[in-house]
Amino acid sequence: MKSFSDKVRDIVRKIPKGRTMTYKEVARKAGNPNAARAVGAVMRMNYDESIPCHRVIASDGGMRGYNRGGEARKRQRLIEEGALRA
DNA sequence: TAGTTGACCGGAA
DNA sequence: ATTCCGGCCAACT
Repeated sequence: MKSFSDKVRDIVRKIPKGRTMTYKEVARKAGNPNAARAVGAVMRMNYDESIPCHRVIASDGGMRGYNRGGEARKRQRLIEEGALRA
């Protein structure tokens, strides 16, 4: 049995390029539709480049924080991938 | 075991 | 549209 955080990491890693997922969506796929907060907690603790955490955004389409680069960098990256304002 | 914290979400003012 | 408040979950102390 994989832990919730493990599922979240796996799901986020499976997010295709040019596509963004909200914390709530990821939480729902992880098995807990209301665990959006826990998803954010996992992202904060996780520092793996293999996980496109920048493709995970808030339900408002904005971002609350980022580990490296900053929010502006994250948004820029999404636009560059065509996931935002394509 | 219990209390606190935080990359959240939805509704109300 | 912006700001405030309560609620859910997992991890940390």
